[in-house]
Amino acid sequence: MAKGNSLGEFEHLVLLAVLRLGTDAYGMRVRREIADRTGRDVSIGAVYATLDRLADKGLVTSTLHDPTPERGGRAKRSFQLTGAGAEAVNRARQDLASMQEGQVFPHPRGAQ
Amino acid sequence: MAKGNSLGEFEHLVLLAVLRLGTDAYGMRVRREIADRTGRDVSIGAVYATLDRLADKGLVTSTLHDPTPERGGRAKRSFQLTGAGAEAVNRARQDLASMQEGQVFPHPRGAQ
DNA sequence: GGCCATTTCTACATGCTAGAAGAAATTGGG
DNA sequence: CCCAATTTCTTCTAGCATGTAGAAATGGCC
Repeated sequence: MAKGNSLGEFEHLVLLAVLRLGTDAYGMRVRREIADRTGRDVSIGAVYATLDRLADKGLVTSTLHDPTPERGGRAKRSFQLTGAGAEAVNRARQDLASMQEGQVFPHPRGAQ
Repeated sequence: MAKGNSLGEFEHLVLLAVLRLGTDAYGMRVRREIADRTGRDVSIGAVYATLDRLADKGLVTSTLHDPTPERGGRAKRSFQLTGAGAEAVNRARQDLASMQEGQVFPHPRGAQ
C-alpha cells in the first residue's frame, strides 16, 4: 500500500544517538549513550544489527579508524548520518509531534 | 537481557491516536487520524493487528457498542488506554525527549 | 438482495533481541 | 622477548516480535 520507509523504534533511538555523538559514534559508545539516557539495558548485538540495517537503507555510512593506544583498543568503526538519515529522523520527529500536539498526557495513576 | 516492554514505532502512533480520539477511538477512525496527521497511507489491517497486540499486552481495552443508525453502520469496537498504556506512552515520549535534548537538528540539505 | 462501514483473518516481510564467537590491541610474568 | 591473559570492540546466528497488505466475513440499512 504505502512506501513504508519509516523508522522502527530502536532505529529511531540509534539514529538520534549517532547524531548526538558526532565523530564518536561507534557501536559500544552508541549502546552506552542509549543506556545512560533511557535507562534501557540494550544488548550490543541489537545495536550493531540496527546500525547495519540503517547502513543498508542508506541512512548512515561508516568509517574505519586506526586503533587508539589503549588497552584493548581495537580499531573502531564509526557512523555518520547521511542526508537521507537526517530527513528520516526529522520526519519521525514531526510525525510524533503531529500526533501529540495539543494533547494532554494523563498521569498514569489517573487513568484506568 | 532487558525486560523489553517498549513500544514499537507504529504501536506508539496507534496509542497516541487512541488517546487523542477519546471515546471515538475505533479501528477505521484511528486509521484516518494517523493518515491525516502524518500523511502516512496506513492499511487497515495494520491498525487492527496492532490494536489487538496492544490489547494482549494490556495497554488498551476495548468495548463493543451498539450500531449507529446510519447506512452500513456496523457495530463499532472502541478502544481505551489502560493505566499501563498511559505509562507506556509517557515512557516512550520521555525516552525520545532524553535522546533529543539539547540537540540541534540538521537541515537535511546541510548534511551528507 | 445489494450496498456500505466496519471488523476479522491470514500470511508474509521487516525489525528487535540476546549472547556467543571472533579479532585486534595492551599488559605483565617467566 | 614471548606467550597467555585481559580488554575493547565487532561479527555472526537464530529465534521471536512488529509491521504490512489485502481479502473475507459481519451485520444494519434501503
